[in-house]
Amino acid sequence: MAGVSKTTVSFIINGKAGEHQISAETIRRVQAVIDEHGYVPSEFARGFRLRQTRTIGLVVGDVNNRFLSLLEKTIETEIRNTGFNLIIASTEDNAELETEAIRTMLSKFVDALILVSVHPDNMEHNRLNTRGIPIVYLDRMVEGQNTVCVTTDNYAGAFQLTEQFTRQSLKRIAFIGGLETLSNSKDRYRGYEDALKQAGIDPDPALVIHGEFTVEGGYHSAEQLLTQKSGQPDAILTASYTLLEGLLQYMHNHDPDLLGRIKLATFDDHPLLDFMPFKINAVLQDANTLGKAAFDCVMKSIHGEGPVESLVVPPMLIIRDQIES
Amino acid sequence: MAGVSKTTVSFIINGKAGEHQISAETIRRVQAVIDEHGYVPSEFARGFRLRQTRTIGLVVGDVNNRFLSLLEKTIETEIRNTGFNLIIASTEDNAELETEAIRTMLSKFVDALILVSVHPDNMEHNRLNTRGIPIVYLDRMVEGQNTVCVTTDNYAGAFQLTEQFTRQSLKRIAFIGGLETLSNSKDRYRGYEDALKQAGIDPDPALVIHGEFTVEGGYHSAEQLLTQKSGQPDAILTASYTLLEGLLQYMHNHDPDLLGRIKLATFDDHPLLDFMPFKINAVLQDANTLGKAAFDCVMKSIHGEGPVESLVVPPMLIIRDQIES
DNA sequence: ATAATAGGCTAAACCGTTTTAGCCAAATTC
DNA sequence: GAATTTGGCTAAAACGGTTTAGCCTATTAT
Repeated sequence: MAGVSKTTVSFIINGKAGEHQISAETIRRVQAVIDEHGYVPSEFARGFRLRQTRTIGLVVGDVNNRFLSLLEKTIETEIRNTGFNLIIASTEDNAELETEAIRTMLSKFVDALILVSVHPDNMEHNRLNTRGIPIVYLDRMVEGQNTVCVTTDNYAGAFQLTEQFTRQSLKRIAFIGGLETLSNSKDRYRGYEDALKQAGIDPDPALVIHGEFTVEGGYHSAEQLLTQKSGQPDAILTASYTLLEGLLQYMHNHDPDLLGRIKLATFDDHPLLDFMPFKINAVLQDANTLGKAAFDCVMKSIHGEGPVESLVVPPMLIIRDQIES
Repeated sequence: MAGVSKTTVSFIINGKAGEHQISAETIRRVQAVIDEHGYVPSEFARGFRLRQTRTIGLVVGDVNNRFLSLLEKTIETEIRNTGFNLIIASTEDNAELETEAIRTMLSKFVDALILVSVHPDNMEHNRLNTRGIPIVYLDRMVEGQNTVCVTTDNYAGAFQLTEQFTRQSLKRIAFIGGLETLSNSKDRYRGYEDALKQAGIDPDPALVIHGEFTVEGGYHSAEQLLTQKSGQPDAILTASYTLLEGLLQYMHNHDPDLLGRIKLATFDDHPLLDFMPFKINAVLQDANTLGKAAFDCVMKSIHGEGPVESLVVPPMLIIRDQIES
């Protein structure tokens, strides 16, 4: 319509008119036609040709998990003023759904992936044809050469929470964790175990339950823990807020008296815990820092800037249950 | 590699081998090669050609909002076995961000949109070049010819909650709502107002505060409500869980005594409310039904099947604060 | 014996960009 | 005056699929 080739139009739109010597007059004429007809280039065709979509994919276990959705929001906010977009899939921490989700994202040509993965190493992910797009692991460490992981210091968090119990001279301290294969659950367990040992307590296998990292998982684990023969614990540490919610529900339904008697502590804080009649200590994971760091890693990788390094973010202890001293 | 044309491969992959008479032997051979080499067709090239991406876009205010994330999850679960995908953007209930988000989604060729919109009517959306793709409004009604909306019966929910207060002979019943332009906030206000009138109470404008549908909004509204001259309310109805959280935080920080004295009720339930020392009635919005309905509307629209109808889902009253009778 | 049909397959256009290589005329250099 | 450079532009391939129209052979109908 401006009497020029599409090559010329492409150059003008992409601001490459200078490099390709297009006359000012032609630029003006083409711009006029573009403005007049409200022409908008197809992002789609562009992405098709360029093999990049300015989209990054986030794969998480559960969008309803408060901590994960805080991460999601941070990443989305960060991403907004970069011209990139976020696409999200959830996997219910199921390996097959995860693979499926990643495959889908790859087929939609995301430029990078942020994964809260259920896999202990990146073999499964290497197997997928990732075309060399960057992957950043969030919340859970994933083994492999050159993997980039952004996580909370789960060991320290669990250690500190457990220490609060041992300082109160509690002995029978139980642990409800997520699946043992997940690095965050494993590290939290190690922190718990070491804090017990430090206090001279022998970890009692009967007081340790691993299950799904969900409300239902917490409910079932609570049932197992509280109905076993060897007697009830004095305190329980749950490895996530979801697990705590399940535990509370179980106690509420089956043995409300326990609610005041057994001390509780949990990973992940929740605002309503301030109002509970029993004081629950918590470890707050800094979703803001974690999300931003993961985002920065992704952007660095995409733009090939400098070394991209893993990061371990310190947790923040929220003490509601003061130790009398 | 199987010694056939890409046409044939395309037919086989899309299950059109039958229509185009491809021999069983050829199908087998092609499949073998596909399996062996792990070939996955590019969804992208496919979408480019077909001008449809099997992706539907969800635009919500805040992914951290528990109710909205329940909706999101339901929709994602529904969508999973349809071969479609979900892409999500959040808008902080900001009109410009909403427009921006929709524009982005359109440029990525979503096949349909589900919007939790801040606009009272669909004029702004019509203005965007939607290429005729279906739009379903969720959670909030949006005016316009032929708009499809899936919402809770907000009026009834608020009415019932308020009625619980009036039956306890409470007189000074306050309302903390979202922005007045939003249909859900408006309808909840109307329900509150009518329940008061039915009980012979004149709505007192000093007891009604509208603000942002967020925790911070609730905090500010609480401040306004509880520091005003005309005296404090006996009861407060918040129009969402986020507002309640803000209100609780404000009370906790500034006047913890109020926590026991003022009765509370809220839209949206939360599991932890079961454990609070003060009993809070709530209206549970059926995220499952709402999400499924929105999804069904979208699918019907995409496939052009039958009439697509708006839906109003009844709320469920959760009574924690029994009326002595 | 010829025409029509059916079975099995493919060539090539198309979607809307980007990009490489190169064309042509005018100006400059040798 | 010929050779080179420069300025201004474009043809055509490429991305990876889908789809239309049609080719060729073998069989069946007339």
